[in-house]
This record gives sequence, structure tokens and C-alpha cells, in this order.
Amino acid sequence: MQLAIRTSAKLNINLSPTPCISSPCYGFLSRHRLHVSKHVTIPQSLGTLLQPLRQNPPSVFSYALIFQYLTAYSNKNLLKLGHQVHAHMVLHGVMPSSFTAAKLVAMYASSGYTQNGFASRALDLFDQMMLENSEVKPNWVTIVSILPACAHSAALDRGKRIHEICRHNGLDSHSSVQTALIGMYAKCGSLADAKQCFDKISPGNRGLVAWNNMITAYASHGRGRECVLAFQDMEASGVQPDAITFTALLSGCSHSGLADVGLSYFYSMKNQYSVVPRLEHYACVVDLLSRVGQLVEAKETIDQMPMQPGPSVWGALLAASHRCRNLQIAEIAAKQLFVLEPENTGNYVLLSNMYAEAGKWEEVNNLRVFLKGHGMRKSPGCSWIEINGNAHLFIGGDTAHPQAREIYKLLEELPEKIKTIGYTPNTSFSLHDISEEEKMLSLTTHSEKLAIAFGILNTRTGQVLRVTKNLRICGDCHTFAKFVSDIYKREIIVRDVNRFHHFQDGFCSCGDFW
DNA sequence: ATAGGGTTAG
Repeated sequence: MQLAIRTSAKLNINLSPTPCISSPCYGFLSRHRLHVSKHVTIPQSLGTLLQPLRQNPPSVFSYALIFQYLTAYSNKNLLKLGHQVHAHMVLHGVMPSSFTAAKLVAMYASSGYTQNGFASRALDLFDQMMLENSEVKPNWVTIVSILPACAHSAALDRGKRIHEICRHNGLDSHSSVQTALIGMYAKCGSLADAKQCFDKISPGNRGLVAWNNMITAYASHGRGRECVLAFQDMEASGVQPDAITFTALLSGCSHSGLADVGLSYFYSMKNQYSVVPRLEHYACVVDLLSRVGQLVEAKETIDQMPMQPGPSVWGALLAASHRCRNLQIAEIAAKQLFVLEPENTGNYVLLSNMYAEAGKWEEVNNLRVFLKGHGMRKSPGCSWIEINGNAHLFIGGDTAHPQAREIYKLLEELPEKIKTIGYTPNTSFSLHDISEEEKMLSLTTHSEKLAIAFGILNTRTGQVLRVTKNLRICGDCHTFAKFVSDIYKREIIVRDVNRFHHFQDGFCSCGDFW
């Protein structure tokens, strides 16, 4: 059978992390039945593809082909179908072979980033296959499929375990595996391990993606110098940079205040490196310019772009206006964004925050009424921390955790304790229409504070705390983390939607400018 | 029998 695999149908990977919550995969799936025509519209050829499932019993091979097909198409609706086919396989007692296992993991992993829960499903599936059936061996494809799921959910311990599995199966010398490990370690907050994996690849085997992964790693951890040095090493080793290299390099420069360096790379990328700037590069430039206070120039750059500025570019301008506290330009950017991506509540929240900071309460109220009228709600912030391989998830004001009492007790004492060394709670980051007292309450129970407090309570002295948040870290929590890192002498690494913050001895690697 | 590629802005 000839398969029409569309390899171009790749999923856009989003940095926005989602938590990994364990769920019994097979139990869930066994409640499902195969209702193919009801739930999804499928391409004609897929109908033909599903035909072999009517055999009794269907062969492992039929399943493998379907999983492969669905991976190539990877979209949400087809993943639903994938679930059902997986359920079908379980119900018919067909045991996965190494081959179907790889396909299955790839299927869940490739679609897992856009929707909560699928990355964890891929991870659970992987774990079960490693445990339940020793006949099933991971191959390098299984590994490079599953590692991004660890990266996405910031599951460092699980990632380390998978690295161990690689060593055990002799896969750790495979250059694609090594390359994927760099990304996993970097996104799970361990830059040192990422570097170690990079160094392990023999210089001749360091391909474009390995370099891109390493430069991205430095960029997201705010190590601009290393970013530029790695870029220079890459050039020296004869690997041509591509558009992704420059995205990483430019964002690395902006994350660490190297605005001039970043801008000069932007200007030379087209002429010297023959890489045509794309939307994301313009988004970086807007960001770079705003960091040297040139917001007006940023707006002019957008006006002169050779292509239509998309939401990414206007989003960068909105963030830049917030950074420069320029309400006028913020309104221009927001106006565009409300048309281009009306469903993105983050834009309304950011503009509303700016109005609030400027004391324009009427506009704040207008926005709130608008959001309410359209049934939109601010997406809830959540943070999680992995301890002994388990992810503990917190939502702001959450009391559901078994250790909630201890956590809240610590969060009552901590602000008082760190006030003595200069901390003042900043309620301007909490912009609901509520009293100061209530504001304070919601501020002290932000999800990232809950996760940090939980981490302090459940780890040994000196152990690094790695917290991940689905949104941008709040300014007050940022200050809070600095003081906590100081009095507890703890390194706290927070990954937010944009970048990493390394807190140590009362300072943050972002230099308070992010 | 199947033979699949990791990286992306604010």
C-alpha cells in the first residue's frame, strides 16, 4: 500500500510549557471504543488505511502503519483517532512490538505539545513499554520522539532516566540522540548537562541542529556571551547558520542585554550569511531596540518590513511598550493584536495591566467588561516543581495539595522574614478590582510562590529548586525568589514561558530586565 | 516486512 505521507505537515513547537501529570494510560484508553466516522473527518486514503483493522485479529503491522500516518499528519483531530486506534489495539490484545512502540510514542509525542496532557501520555506510554514488556526495546527514533515531551513538561528526572536507558541500550552514541538530549537538558533547566551532551558529540558530527540546540540553550538561559561564542565556533567549524540559528542568537542577545551585538547580527544576517530575515527575526529586533529605549525606531522597523507583520511582531511591540511604559504605542500594537488573535487573552491582560499602572481605571474596566461579554477568562497561571520524579502542580490560591497547610504556613512567615532584608510586596502585579488586602492575599499565593515554598519544604539544603510556570513570572514573585535564594542559600531556577531565571544569592541571571 | 530526524520570537 502506498502511503501519502506528508512530511511537511510538521507541528510548530511552542516553548510554552505544560505540566506532566501522570495518568494510567491503558485504563483511560480501555474505556474508549473505535468510532471513527463519528468524531473526525479523515482523508480518503486514511479510510483505506483503517480497513485492515477489520481483519480478525488485525496485525501489528496494520497498527504501525496507521500510527505512522497519524504522526505525519499530527493534528489534534487525528490524534483523537490515534487514541481510538490505540484503544482498539489494546482491546484486541495486540502487544506492541519495538516498531509499533516507536510509532506510538512518536504519535503521542509529536502531537503532544499543543494540548495539555498529551506529552504526559506519551511519557507514560514510554514508561509502561519499558517496564511491562522487556521485548520492546527503544530505538533511536523512540528516544528522539520522547525527549521533546520531557523537555516540554520540564521533567528533568524522567529525562535523566531516559538518558540512562540510552546508555543501557547503546543509543547514547547516536548523534541524533545526543542532539535531542541537549534540548531536553536545556529545557529542563540543566544547562551544564546540556553542555556536557554537546561536548560529547565528536566535533565532526556536530550538525546544524546540535549547534542550534546549544545556541538556543544559552539563549533561553540568558547567557548571551556564550551564545555569541558558540555562534562563532559554529562558523569556524564550517556549519552554515540557518534562520533558526539567528532566531536563537538574536533572542540570546536580547535576553542578556547585548542589544548592539544582536542588532549588528540582524543587519549582517542577510548580506553576510544569506539568511533572509523572517517574522520571528523582526520580533527579536523589536525586542532588541526596546532594550536600548528605541521604541519609536521599533515601530518604524515594523512599518518598513517587507512582509505583513504578524501577531508575533505586534506581540513583541506590545511587550516592548510595556517594558518602556509607552501606552500610546501599546495601544497601536494591541489594536492589531485584537484583530489578529482575538482569542489570546494575554494581550488584553497586558494592556489592562498597563492601564492600571497608569491609573486609567476606566479603560481597565472597559477591557474587563469586554472580556466578560465575550466569555473570555484570563488563562490561569500554574507552576510545577519536580521532586523525586514527581511533578507537583500548583494553581494560584490552590489549597488542594496534601501539604497545603505547611506551604501556607511557610508563605505566611516568609514575607516577614525577607522584609528584614529589604523585600516589599508589590501589589501592582496583581490587578484585579479588589481591595489592597485581598490583592495581598492573592499575591502571596501565586502559583510560583506555592511551588517554591513546597520545594523548600521538601528538599535538602543546597539542593537546586527547578520551577516551571506556564506564563511569564510575576514581578513580585521574581523579587520574592531573589530574597528566598539569598536567605536559604538556594539556587532557584525558574523557567517561564519566555526564558529561564537563575536566582542565586539574591540576584537573578536576567538582571531584572526581562 | 515496515525504517521514521532533534532545533524556532514576545
